[in-house]
Amino acid sequence: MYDINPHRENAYKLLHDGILALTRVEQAGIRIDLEYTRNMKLRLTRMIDRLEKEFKNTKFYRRWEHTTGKKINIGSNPQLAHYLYDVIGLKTERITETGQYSTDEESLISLNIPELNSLLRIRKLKKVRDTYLDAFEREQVDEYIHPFFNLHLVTTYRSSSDSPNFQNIPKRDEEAMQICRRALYPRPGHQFLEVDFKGIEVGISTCYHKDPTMLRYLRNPASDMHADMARQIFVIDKIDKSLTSHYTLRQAAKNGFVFPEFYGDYYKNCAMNLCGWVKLPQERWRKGQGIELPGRAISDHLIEKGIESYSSFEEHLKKIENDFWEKRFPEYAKWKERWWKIYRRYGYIDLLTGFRCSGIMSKNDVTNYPVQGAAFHCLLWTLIQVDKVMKEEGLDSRIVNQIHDSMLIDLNPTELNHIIRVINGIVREDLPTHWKWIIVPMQVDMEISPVDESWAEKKEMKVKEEFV
DNA sequence: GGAACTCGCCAC
DNA sequence: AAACGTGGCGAGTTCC
Repeated sequence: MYDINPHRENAYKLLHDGILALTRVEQAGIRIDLEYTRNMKLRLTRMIDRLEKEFKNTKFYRRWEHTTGKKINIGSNPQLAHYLYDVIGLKTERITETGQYSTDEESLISLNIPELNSLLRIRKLKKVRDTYLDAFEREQVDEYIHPFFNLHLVTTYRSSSDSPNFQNIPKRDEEAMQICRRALYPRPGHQFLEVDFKGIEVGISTCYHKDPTMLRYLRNPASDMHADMARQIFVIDKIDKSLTSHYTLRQAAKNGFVFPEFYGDYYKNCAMNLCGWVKLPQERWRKGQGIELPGRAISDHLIEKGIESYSSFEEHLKKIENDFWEKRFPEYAKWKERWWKIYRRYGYIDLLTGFRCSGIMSKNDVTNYPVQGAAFHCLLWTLIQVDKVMKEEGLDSRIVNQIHDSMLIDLNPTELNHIIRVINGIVREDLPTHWKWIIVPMQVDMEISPVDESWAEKKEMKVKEEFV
């Protein structure tokens, strides 16, 4: 009786059309180079065997084996944790979900034991072999992989993918990226076209809270929110993105402060994060520490500005956080409070796309779910329209993957210009017409790889504005 | 011998 | 007062 939601019909239609379009994506599939995949698995196995043999010859391993008294499994984290933390009595700051000392990468590095680095190397190679290459080979049929895309599993009404999961193939780590994506190809004579929504989650959150400052940032291409925050956080007059160090400061502000704050993190975590980005220690700072700015190290710069230690940086960031929510984006902050109140009163929240989230949610959930969900729905709606054009016009190009705010097209090169125009028309005009609540510009970035080259290949070109 | 759990790690 | 969200999956381990 409380389930009165005027947008339910539209929400249903999106899932209905979405599942049909995604079925066509599954059916199309991605081509795999089977010979490469099998050879690379063998190579990785040889590398892993050699590294394990070397590891077993170290003093560290011998002591571990000796004190344990029985056979050790190198891949067992509980065994490793027992030896490191219970037997030798080492300590780490990092604690797992269940309260145990952690053996993750950060913990092991912080212990400063050289032998553990080869253990981390083994871990990484095994991950690539067992999670990705193995799954590709297992799931392929006639040298095509057909991953599933689900619309019924995720709390926020995003999608998920499995068998194999095509939404978490390595990208940031260059080596892992190369090994995994080198296995995946477009159809013969085709190339990959990658289409990504530009800052979609920030845009969608603004459709909810309508903060005037954020609206100005999004509507004015010359403005730069992350550069402004970098200036404030690092006490710098001007950010010159062409300088490597300034570019790093901007990235740090974006990924170490702005986004975490949007998602509900707070200044203490951000301070730690930011120090990682600029390589400053969590103690009193000395001259010549951290990344190099033009002319001097960042510690010299910050000390001159009166921020002389990690703890005073934390205090500095506390003030910036207050300013961020009280002065810079007050309407955004008020929206967060409003929605928390609504959830406590009614027990649910409705997305702009008509979906309803109910059940137990934290304060952060209440403001993150609607953004995450509706942002994905922009991609899904776009995918449906693009797929429809491809089908109705009998195009040879096919959508073959989808990752929350992006889609991958297996492109017939002769259809490039047409498809770029179609996509831009749908994203910039049709989408905001379809959903009147979209009050910010909608845009996509496009990247294209060379014909007959794998997904690992460097992008041959960014599709330029004037090309539209 | 399989289900269910923990941990770590990949993506957005 | 609390302290960033969503998934999938492999290996090791424990439970029944």
